[in-house]
Amino acid sequence: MASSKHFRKRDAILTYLQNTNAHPSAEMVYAGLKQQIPDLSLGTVYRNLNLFKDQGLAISVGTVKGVERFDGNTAPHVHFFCTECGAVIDLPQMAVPAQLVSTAATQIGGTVAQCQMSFSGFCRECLQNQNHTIKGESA
Amino acid sequence: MASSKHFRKRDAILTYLQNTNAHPSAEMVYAGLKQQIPDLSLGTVYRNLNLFKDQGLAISVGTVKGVERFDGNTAPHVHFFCTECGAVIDLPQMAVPAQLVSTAATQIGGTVAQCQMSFSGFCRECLQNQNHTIKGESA
DNA sequence: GATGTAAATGATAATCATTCTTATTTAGGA
DNA sequence: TCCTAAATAAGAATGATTATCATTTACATC
Repeated sequence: MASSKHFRKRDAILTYLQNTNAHPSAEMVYAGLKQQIPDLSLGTVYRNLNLFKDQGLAISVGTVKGVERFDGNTAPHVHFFCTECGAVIDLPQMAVPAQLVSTAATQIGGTVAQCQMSFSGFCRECLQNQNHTIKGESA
Repeated sequence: MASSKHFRKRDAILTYLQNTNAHPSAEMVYAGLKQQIPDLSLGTVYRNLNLFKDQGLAISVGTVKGVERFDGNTAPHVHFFCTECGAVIDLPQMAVPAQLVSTAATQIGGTVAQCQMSFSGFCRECLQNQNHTIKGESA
């Protein structure tokens, strides 16, 4: 029974990150795993998320309201940030124009390791909620 | 002599932000103005930078090593982040394809207020320093 | 010029995300 | 069983940012 992974929390964190599309923060990962791993420590989540970043198993998609958000999908793709609710949503079908990368490297005179493109605004849900609020208030 | 702006630190902060291309943090703005305004308070810098963001007079270009960086140039343009020294550099001649914005809005089903594109890697200076270090160490 | 008022500011405390420290636990081998 | 190195928990420490509050300033009105 006691196979070699019964205690490994690192694996659980990586698996969680790879099976969500929420682009979670450290706190969100911690909250999501706390039920099945009651003795999980928040420090362990931070430590391992940074480890995954260093190893190339995860990326940071930036900070939302001062909190860093992570992504287990390391393939280049575009994100949408909702400025209202803080959601981070994938735009998987949208490609970054490849030609721009070489242009950037030329302009900088250095090396370009990564290109990030993102959009921000109101997600569909927040847009609807906003409209409802306005209608309700004007009545 | 005592014209109406002798005391206005807000204006000084905005002017400083608009006349630098360093994409400074609050601390950097504070340090840069401290000489000519000795009684400037760091809290005032934070407060006014956030005010400028709300008013659309400035934008945040993201965080570098956990510190938020600001830009007084609100026109859409692309940034390069040096992962080595933390520099943020404009790529002014590079435009974001406008068509991508509408595509994003369609996919999200919400509204897109902003598009941000950025590159990261080694800037020219850090690339040179790295090469020098490697040569020196191998000697 | 004196006074009232609202905005702006300085100083500092409080907050919050993140990192660090240290003792403990675990895995796996000798 | 004993040993060692990696992983972890718990909590302290750090550092950026925000909130608080008393003071100062700008400006209108008297």
